[in-house]
Amino acid sequence: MTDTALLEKFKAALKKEGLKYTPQRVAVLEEIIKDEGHRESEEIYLDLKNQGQHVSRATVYRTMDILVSNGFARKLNLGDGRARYESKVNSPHHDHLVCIDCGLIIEFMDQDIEDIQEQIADQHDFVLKRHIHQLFGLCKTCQK
Amino acid sequence: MTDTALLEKFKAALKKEGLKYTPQRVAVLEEIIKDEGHRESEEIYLDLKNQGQHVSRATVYRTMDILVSNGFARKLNLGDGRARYESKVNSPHHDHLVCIDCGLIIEFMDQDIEDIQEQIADQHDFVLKRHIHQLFGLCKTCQK
DNA sequence: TTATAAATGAGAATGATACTCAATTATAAC
DNA sequence: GTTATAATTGAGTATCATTCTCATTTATAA
Repeated sequence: MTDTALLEKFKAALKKEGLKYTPQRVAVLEEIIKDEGHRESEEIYLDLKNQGQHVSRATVYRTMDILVSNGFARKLNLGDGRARYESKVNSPHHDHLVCIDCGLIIEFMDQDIEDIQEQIADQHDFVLKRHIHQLFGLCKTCQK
Repeated sequence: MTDTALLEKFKAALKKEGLKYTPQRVAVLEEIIKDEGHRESEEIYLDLKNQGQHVSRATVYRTMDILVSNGFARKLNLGDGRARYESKVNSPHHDHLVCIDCGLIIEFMDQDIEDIQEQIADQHDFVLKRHIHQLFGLCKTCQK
């Protein structure tokens, strides 16, 4: 998706919810999509600040909620009490393999697992909305 | 496992770590294993209190950590900011299917998924230590 | 029994996130 | 472009789960 197309899509998503298209929201969106990482709110806030973009912490938190509920970003909970965010724009679905020692995050995706998940939900008369699948272990370096 | 065997095992686990075998710790262990649920610390604290067992909140938190790290309990993070605990005693491994509307929790286990997880870890030179796998959706009742 | 290191409880501290509210701003109708 | 207005912002405060502190109590081993 081109940048302009993305911003149009964002504008439309905001409008649909009666939300305004503000420079702060655009700044947060652009910050999220330009980075491959899995950052927490504070990091996103600081990265924006270091670029001279003044978006308050409160607005970063509020905007992340909007981005997540509209499919522009994904919220990760790695169990350490701080949420991480990653772009969902131009990024295929995946889950995460996390090193419990150094924090290295590797993305993986397995269609068999995806299919089995649907089957399990079906078997229990659930309609699946989302899932969390994280593998925790020691990466090659940290095993030594 | 019988109750006496369990308590002996607990005693041994504590001793191995230089920890004391106290009535409070035993009370928390017994409370966890007698319940099939997925409770948060506060609930465990209150359930003990309602039985006339006086174990402080701080001790419940501290003991849950011990139970988890010694394999007597499992800590769940359902994404709502409060940790849940379930017994691992006399309970085979499973993951969770959670209704995002009513909170219903169904346990599931799929050996294929377990195997694929190991393969994925292998492929990335990880040694797998644990995993989180939660499916979120709407249960039959909440779809209507 | 005694010495001692560990545990306990009560309350304070912490830290991520959510809330409050006065000032500002995007939006839509004119 | 003005204007009216409801939404947004930022700064600080509040919240809430969890962890920490420390004086007192207790399990343990000699």
